[in-house]
Formats: sequence, C-alpha cells, structure tokens
Amino acid sequence: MLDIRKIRENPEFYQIETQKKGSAIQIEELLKIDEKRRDLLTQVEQLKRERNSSSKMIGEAKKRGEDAEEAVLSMRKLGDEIAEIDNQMKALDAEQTELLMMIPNVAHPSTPEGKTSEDNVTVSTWGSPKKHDFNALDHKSLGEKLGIFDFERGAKISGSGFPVYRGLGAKLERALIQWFLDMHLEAGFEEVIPPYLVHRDSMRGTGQLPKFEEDMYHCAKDDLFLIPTAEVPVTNLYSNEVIPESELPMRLCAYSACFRREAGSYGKDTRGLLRLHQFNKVEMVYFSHPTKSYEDHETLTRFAEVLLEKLGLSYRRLALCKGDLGFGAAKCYDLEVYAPVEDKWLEVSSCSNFEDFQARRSNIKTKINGKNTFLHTLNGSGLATPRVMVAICDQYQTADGSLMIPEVLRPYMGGLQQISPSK
RNA sequence: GGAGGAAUGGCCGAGUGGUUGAAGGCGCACGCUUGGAAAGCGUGUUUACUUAAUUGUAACGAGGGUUCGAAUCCCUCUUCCUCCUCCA
Repeated sequence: MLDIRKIRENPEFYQIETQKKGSAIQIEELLKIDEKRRDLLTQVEQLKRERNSSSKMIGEAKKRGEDAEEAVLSMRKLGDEIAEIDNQMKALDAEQTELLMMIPNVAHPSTPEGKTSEDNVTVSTWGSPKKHDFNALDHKSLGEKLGIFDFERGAKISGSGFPVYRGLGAKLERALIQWFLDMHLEAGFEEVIPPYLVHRDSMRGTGQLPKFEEDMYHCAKDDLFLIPTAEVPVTNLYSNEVIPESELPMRLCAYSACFRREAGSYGKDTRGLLRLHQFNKVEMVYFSHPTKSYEDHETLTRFAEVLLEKLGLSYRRLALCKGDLGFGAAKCYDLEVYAPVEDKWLEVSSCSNFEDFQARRSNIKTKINGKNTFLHTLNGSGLATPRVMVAICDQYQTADGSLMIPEVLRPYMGGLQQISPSK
C-alpha cells in the first residue's frame, strides 16, 4: 500500500509511476475522498472535544446533586450528530483503503523502463547453455520412461497441473528441497514451516488480495486461502509487530507447497512440469532496515544464483522492467535457468524488494531513533523445484536414457549417481 | 464438539460507569549522590492521526450496542488456559 500522505504531496508523480506499473491510480477520486475524510475528521474531533468537556461537567454537577437534565438533552443531540459523522467517515475510510489496496507499488528508479517482458534487461548470464549431440528427450517423456513422474495419474486424481513424483523422482524432489534448505541454513537463515492455509488479512498483507483473488484457491466454508507461496505466511509472521532494529535484517526461509489457479494462462507451456497448480518451493524472506534493503536485495539474489551454479545449471539474471514488475514489487530480478531440450530459459526464481509496500499493509515496523517506522520486506525463491527439475532432466540426461544426479544432490540420494531406465 | 475461566502499557499487575492514557511495582533512560559501584533520591518512559502548539481526538484482544459519559454494563467474534469428548 502506498502512503496517502505522499500521494497527497505529489499526485503527478504517483499518477505517472503507477501508470508505468500498468495500473493507473484513480488519483482524483482518491484525493477527493481523502480531503472529505480529513474535513470530517477535524469536524468530528471538535464535536467530541465538546462532548468530553460537557460530560465532565455533567458528572461534576450530578456529584454536587444539581440537576443537569438540560445539558444531558443537548448532549444527546450532539451524540447523534457525532455518530452520524463517524459513520460517514468510516465509510469514506473503507472506500479509501480499498482504493489504496488496489494501487500497485511504484518502481525503484534503477528499474528499466518498459511495458512487457520483452523489455526486461538481462543483467548477467552464467555458464554456457549446453547442447546434446544425441536426440534428447523432453523431461516429460524422459521422466515417464524412468518412472519418476506420473502426470496421468496426477491428472486422474486432481486434474492437470497436479504432478505426481514417484520412486527416485520423489526422492530427487525431496533432495532438492532439503539441499536448498540446508544451503540457506548454512548461510544463517532461520527455517520456518508455515501454515498452508491463511486468512484473508494475510493475503491482503502481502498483496495477493484484493486484486488477485481469482488466482487463489479459496476454501469458502472457512474463508481460508491456499498459499501461492510461502512468502504469504512467512512475511505475515510479523504482522502488527515491531521488530527491534538490532535484529535487522531478519532472514527466514521456508519450504512449502504452493497453490496457484493459473487462471487465464491455459495452454501456455502447460506440458509436464512447466506450469502447475501445485508445486514445491523454498522461499527466502528478509525483513530489512529501510536504508539497507537494496543491498540486501543483491545479497538475497546471489543466494538464489549460487544454488544454480552449484547445480551446474546455466542461468541468466533479468532486471524486470517497470511494466512487468509484480504488483507489490519496487524492484525484481528473475532468474531463468536454461533448459537445453526445451531450448528455453525458464523462470525459477523471482527476487523482489517491496520496500514498505507490504509492511504498510501488514503493519510491520521497526524502531529507529525511538520512532516506529515501516521496515522493508524482500523475498526470493531459492528455488522453485519444478523448472529446476526440468533443467536437470534436460541437461543431465545421457545418450543411453539415464539421468545423472547432480553432484551436490548425491549425498541426499544415498550416494546414487544416476537414475537408469528399468530393463 | 461440550463445560468453565481469562485477555489492561516493554513486563508484572490494580482498576465494576465520571477528573484513568490508565495506580503500584519491575525494567529502561537521564540527573543527584559516590573515589568508583550498589543502595537511595529525583525526573522521565505507549501508539496513531491531528494542530502554529504535548492543540486536540482515538485506542485497555477485535467488532457492535447501552449511556450525557465505558477499561468498567450488554451482545457477537478471536485467541489463550482448565476439564470432558474425539483424533494423527
């Protein structure tokens, strides 16, 4: 959520910047409501002041045994007036908040200008994209041949987009998750196992609601939402709290299953593991000092990159342009891993700095020089497993149809070096 | 799921309708005292919005109600505790 005071001070700036984020602010309406609201506020506070002093006098008079009937009567009228204005104000307040909640964050100046993913800027590339000199299989065919994925039965029980990992595939998936977590723990993150179902407030806090309700799985009976990322419960861990400045940056990591309806993206890269309704991801979350968040953002992104480097998967880092930036993000790097069989770069991580956008929604503060201040929240995948799995399948398969296990994962596979087709 | 109890400031804990934003204690900060420290004494110590202004308004789990006036009375909800029931 943006700061209404800043919008008030510099409406043109916010008009232009939110437009670049692909969703223009309804600035006139917003400021009109704001002005009316503040007008009523001063009015009603004046009336309340009157009420407070009169009530005090009534109390004193009654104590002295005097009759205060007349004052009581006029106060009763004043009370009605106050209630009336209070109601108007509450309505305006709700209206204003709803508008503010629909407005995206503005981009950091270091973010490239641009409208679509075409305009994203490749910041760096690591490794050289591998090419096979044999006729390599795509991950779906390979995986089914090796018996490590079972897409058909997943679809049978839940529909498409719900993969089943089997046998050594399940173990490999688990190895990825565990290795990711272990790497983060080594770097000093605290591990969290969060709830997968969260209430509406949490979803509003991180920005999924109210705007993107359609993309979420919702349990109507309990009004709970399945998390699309561990970012939601982990960031909201500290909602309505003040984190001591000395504890910043606070760094948490969490594995969770993630659930996304992917409404409106049917038909796009839906093969195999490329786009799913349920997938596994390890997420890193930072609660940062407002003056340090951009440093932290670089550090965070590096943690994710190192994982790909250790897996021996070439990747590139993109700086998202203003138009492609997520709703709440001020700056974001995407990491894309190269999948040789697909001959595509696949997004496996998104590392974002939200500045105080989420902190304001969730009310997460820190105390700086005795003053409570919204802190900055950051998060990044480290990493989402499905496309890493695709890249591994693509890159680590051999001409005889086996799949080599990346070196770093072998300790988690009982020393297993490769998965071979059963005879 | 059933029965009961509880929720107050950084912490503990008073407070059952009026001058209580909230006693008292602890903690913390500053000062006095001291060779130094402890003890002791003194002062201060919530947040948000608002104002020229410590000007004013609001907040005692959350929301609603009664009242001239609510931390205090009523209703709903949430969370925690105890006892049953059930269960991985």
